[in-house]
Amino acid sequence: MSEEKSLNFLEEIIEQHLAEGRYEHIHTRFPPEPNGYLHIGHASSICLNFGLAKKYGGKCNLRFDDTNPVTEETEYVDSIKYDIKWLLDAIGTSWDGEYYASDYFDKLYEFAVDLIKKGLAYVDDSSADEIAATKGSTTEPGMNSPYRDRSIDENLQLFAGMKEGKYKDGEKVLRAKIDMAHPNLLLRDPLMYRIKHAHHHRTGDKWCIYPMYDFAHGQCDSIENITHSICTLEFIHHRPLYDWFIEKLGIYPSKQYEFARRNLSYTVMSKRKLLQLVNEKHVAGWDDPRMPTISGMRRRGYPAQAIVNFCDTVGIAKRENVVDLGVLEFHVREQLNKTAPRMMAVLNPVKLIITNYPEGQTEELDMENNPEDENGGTRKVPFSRELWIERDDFMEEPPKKFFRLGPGLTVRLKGAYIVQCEGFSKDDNGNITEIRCTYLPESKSGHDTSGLKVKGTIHWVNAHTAKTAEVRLYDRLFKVENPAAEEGDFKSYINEHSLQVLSAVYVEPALADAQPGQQFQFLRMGYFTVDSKDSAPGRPVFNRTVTLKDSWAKEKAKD
RNA sequence: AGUCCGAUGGUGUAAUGGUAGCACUACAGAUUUUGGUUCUGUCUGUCUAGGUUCGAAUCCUGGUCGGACUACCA
Repeated sequence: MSEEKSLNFLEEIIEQHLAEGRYEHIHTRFPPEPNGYLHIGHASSICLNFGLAKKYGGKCNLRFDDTNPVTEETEYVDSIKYDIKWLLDAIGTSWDGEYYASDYFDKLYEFAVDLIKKGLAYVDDSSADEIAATKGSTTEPGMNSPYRDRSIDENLQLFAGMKEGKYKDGEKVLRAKIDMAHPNLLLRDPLMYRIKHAHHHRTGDKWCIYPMYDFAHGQCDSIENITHSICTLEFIHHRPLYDWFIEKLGIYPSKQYEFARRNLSYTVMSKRKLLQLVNEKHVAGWDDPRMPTISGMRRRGYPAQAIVNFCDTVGIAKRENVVDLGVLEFHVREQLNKTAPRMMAVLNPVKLIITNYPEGQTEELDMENNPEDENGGTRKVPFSRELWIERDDFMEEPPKKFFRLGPGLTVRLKGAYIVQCEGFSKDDNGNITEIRCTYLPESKSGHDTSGLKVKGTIHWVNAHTAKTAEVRLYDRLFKVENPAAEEGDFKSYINEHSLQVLSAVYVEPALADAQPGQQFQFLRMGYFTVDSKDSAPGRPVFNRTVTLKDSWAKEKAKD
């Protein structure tokens, strides 16, 4: 009964490599740069690299690509590790080693010296502008640097001087001697080392020269015996360079494979843009629940398992893509539907008075915590004469197929009784201030002998025992599907209504003690999670994770 | 313009020379004390023009369209 699951192109490559005995085990790595928070695109890469290792009995390292001390910080290292662990727990695996490119700075320096000795690298005194100017273009070859033919001894001496701090930032660089006319611009004597008198988050002030990505990444892979170095498509032009360094150095031949990065509709994914949103305060931080970051999604209430399932079902390939946000939301609902206890909360309240219910009487009704969970159990919910119901659940002049309250209409109060609307009051502005109804005592939930069938069921909260809470309703961060592809500044497409704060929502009494991170389904309203930052004891803040599917809203929209 | 990569329903992803499938979405229906869930069904696709072949989404050639590259970032 084995279900044939088709392989993605990387799994095919790996299975072939394993089958032909090229590798006994695979070894992958996830190489984040600690200069920002991880986002959903990284989640794809995490699921891929760690998932592949798990599936084929291999290993996967965590390696921080920390070769640029100017932008990299320990804060980012910590958040990245936390996020990865959170996802890895859902996958059911863990990283096999925690490494840093900076662990290999000594080794990389030796590699550079080796290339100089082989006549394959030289110290260039040219300025950044000069190097750019002599680089050529896509249609024209570049020009050799006047320093290209220095002797090996001179290069050795100058490079040592660079390391010793004899020169200022930008005064000299070490370049590979390849071909200034190469059609691949990256092979036109690429930079290997630059001078940066900057404090590094791990090596401190030991170094004032730092390797460039191209001279670090492949060699780090090689040092760790990585078999399959998986990265995104934009590195495809780097592959010849990746191979060139490894070949000339004569070290373990790790191989690079590229896949298309994952894009999500109605958001942006580049770290540069996300950093801009944070710095310019368009959001409250990297973990703002509207951000496509792992930490934002966690705070929003997206389960790790939902993110992992999303990555798995969407898969990978090599073509440009924009995945519909709805797919992610589907997986979020799928998880939460199984796990989130149902509770009642009235977001936009209006008073409902049951005129024939005895004043001063309260009963405790048994309500099911989760119809999708056999072991969910029940809870007691107070019910009495005055309730809060949702303002949207009443219409003075209801259209056909409105299965809620209106003059003369009948609904069931969830878990309680069937009521019929008998009247309502309005203030001078025409706002409904109070709805009056009568109830059928014999229609009590679970003991209904009324024989009545009602079309609609609405939620409610008992007025005098209700607690208030803050609720934050989130919507997509951008108004357009692909902000990065639009004309002009992506920030002009920000959805200014992406956050709506409701400061006085009525909730069931039990909800007052909800703990940060706890998740609920507010009946008919959506899934909510207790905010981990802004909740206070006894006064939780609920973030709306995602709405429920709403076929009534769709029906209404048809008009 | 040079090099490289890509093109399958609205979206994402399979089919590796032999029935174009799956998921999401949309639509219709059944069930439902959440207009939720669940279940059933339906619609929609191989960029284009040639070629090879008994047979092409798949292989070949030309074209079209989209993307990446021209940082002392990764």
